Amino acid sequence: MERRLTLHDVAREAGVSAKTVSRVLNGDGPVAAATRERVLAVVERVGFRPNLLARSIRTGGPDATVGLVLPDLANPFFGALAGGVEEAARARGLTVLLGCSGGDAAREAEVVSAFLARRTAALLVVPAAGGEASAQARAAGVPLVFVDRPGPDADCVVSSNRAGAREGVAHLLGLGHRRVAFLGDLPAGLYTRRERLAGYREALREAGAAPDGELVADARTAAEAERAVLRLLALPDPPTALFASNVNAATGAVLALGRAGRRDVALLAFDDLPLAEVLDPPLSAVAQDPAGLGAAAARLALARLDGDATPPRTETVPTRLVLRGAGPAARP
Amino acid sequence: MERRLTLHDVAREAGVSAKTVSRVLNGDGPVAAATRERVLAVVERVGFRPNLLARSIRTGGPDATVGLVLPDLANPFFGALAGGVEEAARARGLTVLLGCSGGDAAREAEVVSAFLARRTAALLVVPAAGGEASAQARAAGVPLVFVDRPGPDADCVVSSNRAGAREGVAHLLGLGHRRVAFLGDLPAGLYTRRERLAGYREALREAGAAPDGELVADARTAAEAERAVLRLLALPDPPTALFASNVNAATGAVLALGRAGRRDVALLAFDDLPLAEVLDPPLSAVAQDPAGLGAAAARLALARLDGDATPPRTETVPTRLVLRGAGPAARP
DNA sequence: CTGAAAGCGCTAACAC
DNA sequence: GTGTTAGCGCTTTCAG
Repeated sequence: MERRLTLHDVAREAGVSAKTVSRVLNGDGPVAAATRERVLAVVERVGFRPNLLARSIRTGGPDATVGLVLPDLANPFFGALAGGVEEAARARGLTVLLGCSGGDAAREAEVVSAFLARRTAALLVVPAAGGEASAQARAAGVPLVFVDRPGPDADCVVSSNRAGAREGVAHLLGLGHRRVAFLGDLPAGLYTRRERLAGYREALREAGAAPDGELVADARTAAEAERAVLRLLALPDPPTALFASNVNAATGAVLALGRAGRRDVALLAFDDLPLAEVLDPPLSAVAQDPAGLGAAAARLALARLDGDATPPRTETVPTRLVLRGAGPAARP
Repeated sequence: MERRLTLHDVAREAGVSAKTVSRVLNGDGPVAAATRERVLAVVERVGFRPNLLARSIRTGGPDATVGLVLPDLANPFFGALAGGVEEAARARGLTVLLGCSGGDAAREAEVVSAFLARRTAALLVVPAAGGEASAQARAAGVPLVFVDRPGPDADCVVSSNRAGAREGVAHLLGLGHRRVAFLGDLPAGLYTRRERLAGYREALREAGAAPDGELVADARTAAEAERAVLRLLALPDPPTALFASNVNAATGAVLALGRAGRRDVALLAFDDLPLAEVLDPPLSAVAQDPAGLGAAAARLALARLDGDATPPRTETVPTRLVLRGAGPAARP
């Protein structure tokens, strides 16, 4: 494999100077039509591609990339989010740098550091607890947008966790349920748990239903959620409906209700599941829009690059209540 | 926001030359312990991070990135695959560039082109039909690994589609089923469809079961698969077991069997589903290892970077038969 | 052990 | 319209 071609190789071949080739390729300065044709012909023939890294160095500005830091790509939610970012970035000629933190603050710092060393134009981060992306980005003067969960001193794009939860729980209450249980979030999602719980409480309050601490349960895994549901159903005054505030909780709830044969208990989940409609009974859900979240974050970062210097703001991407099947109403 | 710090700023501050700072940072040349300490102190204090792009330019070699091109990040399979790539790459100090082709050859070419312009050290591509990543990469002298589906003239990492399908179908046959239907793949997955169908046929042959073209059905979407299953079940001599060779087929089959109330028909899917275990009956599957696929591809590319110049080879990442619930045996 | 000069591939700033 | 010079931030080369 021979040495990569440079601007000079093309220039020599076309009988012009390097700068002229540069002009043709970047379409800036004035170039005679004939010259332009000749240069383009050579470029085409030898398959020349200018070195983007060299260009970045010279122009001094940030590189045409955005860094995206996620906790975990195995989670379909973050995969879809990454897809939204990629599409929005590519539409603007930017390439996405991808990094995983594993939810660990130290790894997040490493990844952010590596991205900044590459002179990323912007950073999009789903923050790990205790992370310092904000400080790093500010020190480097790079726009930062937190995604899915807020962080300090920076723009932020989140789902309408509170309003979505309220709407979902209101739906259950509308079916006549007065004892609605809340199945809690992962600890990694402290923010989302808090917001969704707040939405749950708002719905209860608005419907005049009595809040009951006994009906709020915590679970980290689907197995824990399953046990939590069994405990809830064994209460003296058990819930007639469940609001599973995340995927694990929903999975555990489906298992528990299925194994207990309790088709009389209503279930509604926050965050949609791929197979929700094939479950029996089909699972209604407050669907998030992860790709929309990613796209909104990318757009916000691009606006900052375009000079938007207003104070940091938080954008909310709406959730959508997806009703499937009737769902059991409360027994009188 | 002030100008980014450079090597010279650090050098001036530490009272040494730029080259000495460079030596300290790269740990190559000999540096007096005292000097090194002083330099490191300044680097630490001012938070200096060397510009990786400038380094790449000067050293001339490829940049410390690998380009990953996927059809669609919304698909959890590719998300997990990306996670495997990222982890393996980061372990070697490489950053992942992410691009989506949407399964379109033209967009794939654009993305590959952009990556090559960034002097990516290697390319990992889930190829779109009709794509020319191979030609582009060869012209640029960049190692290329095809992932999930093979492509021309390059390394390749795929799942054990054929052996996995054979194992899955053999399991159904082992339950006594003799009429096992095959639900086909998306057109985008021509390769995987062919391989999985071949595995299905091998299993039938080995078990001495008669192959029957009527039992091989095609479906692009879950809805199509659902209709296909209803047609199959209406045959004069209907199947007693279904092998769904992909996620859409499996989804459609679950819906069809559920709505028809046919719990007597066995179902086994290729590619595991997140909620497979909460279905009723639980869904057994031939699970792929997307993260393993990505990691293997990254390792193969890294080996090429390390000088491995053997002819292109194909690696196979094993699938795993995940049995859930007993599954109905054939009726005598 | 350390520094000065040159140059990676490209473009900004000025010539002509 | 086009070419020349200089220099982005870094590392290589070669002197000290």
